[in-house]
Amino acid sequence: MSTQKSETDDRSTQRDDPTLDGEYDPAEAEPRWQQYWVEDGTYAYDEVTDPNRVYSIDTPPPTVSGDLHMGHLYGHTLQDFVARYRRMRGEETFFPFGYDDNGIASERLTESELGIRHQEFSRREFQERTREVCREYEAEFTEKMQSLATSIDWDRTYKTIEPRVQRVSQLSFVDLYEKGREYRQKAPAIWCPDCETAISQVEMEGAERSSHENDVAFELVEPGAAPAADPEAPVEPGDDLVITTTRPELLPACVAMIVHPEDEDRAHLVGGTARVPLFGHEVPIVADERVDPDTGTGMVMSCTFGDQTDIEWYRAHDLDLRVAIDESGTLTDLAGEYAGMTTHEAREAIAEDLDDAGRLLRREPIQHTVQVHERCEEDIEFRVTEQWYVKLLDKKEAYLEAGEQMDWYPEKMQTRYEHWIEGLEWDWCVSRQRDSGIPFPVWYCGDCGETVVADRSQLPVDPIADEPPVDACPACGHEAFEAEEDVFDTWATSSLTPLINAGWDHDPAADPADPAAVDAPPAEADADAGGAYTLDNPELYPFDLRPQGHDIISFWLFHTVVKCVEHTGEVPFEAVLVNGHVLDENRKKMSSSRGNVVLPEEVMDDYPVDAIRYWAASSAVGDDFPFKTNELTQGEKLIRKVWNASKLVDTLAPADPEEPDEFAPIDRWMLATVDDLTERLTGLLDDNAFARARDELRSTFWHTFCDDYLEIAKQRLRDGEDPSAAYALTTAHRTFLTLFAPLLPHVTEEVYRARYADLDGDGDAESLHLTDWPTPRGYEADLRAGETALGVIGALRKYKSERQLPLNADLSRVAVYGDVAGFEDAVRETMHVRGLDLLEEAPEITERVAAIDLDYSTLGPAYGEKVGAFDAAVESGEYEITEGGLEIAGETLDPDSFEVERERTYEGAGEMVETDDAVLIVHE
RNA sequence: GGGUUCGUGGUCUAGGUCGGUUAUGACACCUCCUUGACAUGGAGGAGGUCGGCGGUUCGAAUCCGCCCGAACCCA
Repeated sequence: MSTQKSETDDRSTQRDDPTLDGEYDPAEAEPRWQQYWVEDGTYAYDEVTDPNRVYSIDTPPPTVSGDLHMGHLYGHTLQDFVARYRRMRGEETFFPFGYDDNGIASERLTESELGIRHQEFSRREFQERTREVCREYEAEFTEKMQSLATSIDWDRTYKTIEPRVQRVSQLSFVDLYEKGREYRQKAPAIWCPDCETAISQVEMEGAERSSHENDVAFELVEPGAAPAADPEAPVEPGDDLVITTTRPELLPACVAMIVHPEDEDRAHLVGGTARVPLFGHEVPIVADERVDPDTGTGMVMSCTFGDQTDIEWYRAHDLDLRVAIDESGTLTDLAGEYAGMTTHEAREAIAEDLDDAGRLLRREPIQHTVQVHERCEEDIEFRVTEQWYVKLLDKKEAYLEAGEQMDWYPEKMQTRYEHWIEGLEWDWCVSRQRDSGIPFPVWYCGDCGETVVADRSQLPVDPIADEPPVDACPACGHEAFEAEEDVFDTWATSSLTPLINAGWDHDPAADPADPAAVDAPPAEADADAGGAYTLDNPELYPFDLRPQGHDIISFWLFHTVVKCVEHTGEVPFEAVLVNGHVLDENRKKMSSSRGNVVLPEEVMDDYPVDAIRYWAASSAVGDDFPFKTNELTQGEKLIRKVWNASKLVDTLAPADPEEPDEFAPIDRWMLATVDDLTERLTGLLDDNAFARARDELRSTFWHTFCDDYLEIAKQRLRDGEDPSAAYALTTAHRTFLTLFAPLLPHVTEEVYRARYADLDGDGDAESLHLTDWPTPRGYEADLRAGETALGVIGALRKYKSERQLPLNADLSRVAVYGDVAGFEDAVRETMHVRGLDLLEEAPEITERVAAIDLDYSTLGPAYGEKVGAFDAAVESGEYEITEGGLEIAGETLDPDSFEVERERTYEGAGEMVETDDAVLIVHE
């Protein structure tokens, strides 16, 4: 399996002067070119002003402390196909890179690397440390990325923790706040008791848990006003009302019992009250259709808060708030003797006591799905806390419309985005109760609580360390302030990457009416409304492409769209490229618990990067696809084929031949075929159809160029001077090399440098990747005669093969009946035919009609169900072929609507061989 | 439970939005060929009726419905 030798550390052996001698050694050549491209600045973005000349890419920055995995390798390779293709199309390509080191992951990494705790430092000091620790990891990550040959401009990088990015994050907050899109509210929030912070909807996930289902009997205090329908129904004070719950520890937080409005058996209870067992408080019985009458007993308790529906009930029925669980998941004083227990302890204790009290009617173990925090797997709670939110729910339509405006590759992925928005139930909670992170630039008046936001010129700011922009509260004049201690959600920053990349900022001197200003009108309430938001590189925005995995459409992409639309009024991306997940060879998801994870490093040790890129292009964009060593092997073979064919071309023809006045037909045919391929490939790459582009290119190169044309040209050029063949061979070869460049950047560069880069000999060689993508040169050829001739050659190969003759065995004489005009030499030379005759008339063969092929696409619409009768008549032979057409089943069919298939027999000397378009008589 | 996507020879896959004669290619398999780029090459062969059922139609892998199975997302 492994074929690559490791010589990468011996850089002294590298060749300054690429040649086409010997064998191609990717282990030596690939690192050499990677180093060259970076040092040379081959992928540098040169600022231009015209947005139409720019191709800008915004990628989601990976977590720096994480390992490079196959998903990175795959995703970045796809992006790189686009980047390299666009660059060669003449678009100034902006392909930056970001490191996401502003998150819990890098916080924990820093703590463990340095043996410190972030609480021991100020936020700024701790972030300094984080930057130091991450620097090493970034260097390592950069090196790995460079060894993948992604054509990133390494001078255009950012880190989400750097002060510039912190400023952008805080500016974003200020802008949204001023626009009324960001608000602070005391409300039920999704809470992680382990991390002791609010989290957003996207950070929850379901997890399988073992638990118990408990039937708990409440005690009726008094029924409602209506009479009971069922004589058996509970009506007397003290009768049992039974609910089913998996969370008895929420009993102290119970604020109501709910029945379905159409539950006739319990309608009489609505308006009454019940007593909560063990805790003794009375709660109202209300009707609400959000109860499933078919689940459990059909009656439920509502607590503040057990789940999302509890929150809805709390609001809809104006229920009490009973907070029985605190921020760490511990029961509060409200829980009486259970206070101080964890939720899990209380769950067991309360169930036991219910049982002792005779109020537990049933208890059965079950498996069910609960919502947990994705990072720590802790069961989440809903707590009423004061949090900052970004408004989403009131603008779902606008965000759906933004999705419409982007081109989705593949199109089907847009539905994921749409369904996500349609299902949104929460605004985006962006505050986190953590110590490190980017702080909210906010203070509150110590007296009246008025919110004071930092001046934009102050940013980045840390309210704990820095002073507010005013001396006294603008509302009440009080002079003491309290700093907001919360920090931003990670996504609040990582959703700003297009703005970070384009250099978004606020310029107090800028004129909002200036076309260079970003379309973001300041709120009218803004007192110091002078200035405007600006972009350092407005030509980049909106970005042409946003690549990412399908798993992050719903939050990362969505949040980025939201933020950018709000800040600039424009959808940030022209197109979205969604890549699937890499699965193992058995199409199973890779996971460490399954032990089927393939590491990029191992693959890169075993295979050339060009082969890995060939594999990465093997699947339709958006589909999950398996890791396949056989694709990698095929990639290696293709690299070798490109090299060997190039070597041969180099021995046959000069690198810059003169264009002849006249072409031999086979040469013009080759050039026309290359034109044709160029056009198709350009269309496929415009559509990001990498797999189809790869297959078309490979197959045309390998079979048409190498197997067919090169074999012919080889004979002719070895026989003597042939300007036509020399020119066509070199031109076709160079075009193939260029078309292969985005797919196989290393081997093509190596060949290009050896043969084409410095034709004028002034030593001023340029990278293949900076040359122009080919365009059709306008060669016209009789493609049909060419096909016929290749068919004839193929038939002769088969003839030899079937007779176990060597392919270079001489054939004394071949007669051809068929249009191979102009290609006689090609046939003769390639197949070693000593005498070739073109027949004016068909050879002496006897023909009989073997079958009639009907053209259903014309007959169907014209004759409808009569077609069945035609089929039957053809089958039984009841038809007649006449001058006017085909007499069949009482109709005369037009000659265009059928074809006669004839069987030929030849009884003369030699052997008859048939192709689609020709008949040959072969004499050995 | 809801949604999305998918189900084509032994394995992987193209085609499917525009239904039309013998369903594309690769890998593996079999036979043959050392020709001076490459045997990590070349020529040829066998192997599928397109998950199942039903419908629309002269005609369906392709459209519609139901069912079965798989993956993912959301509950």
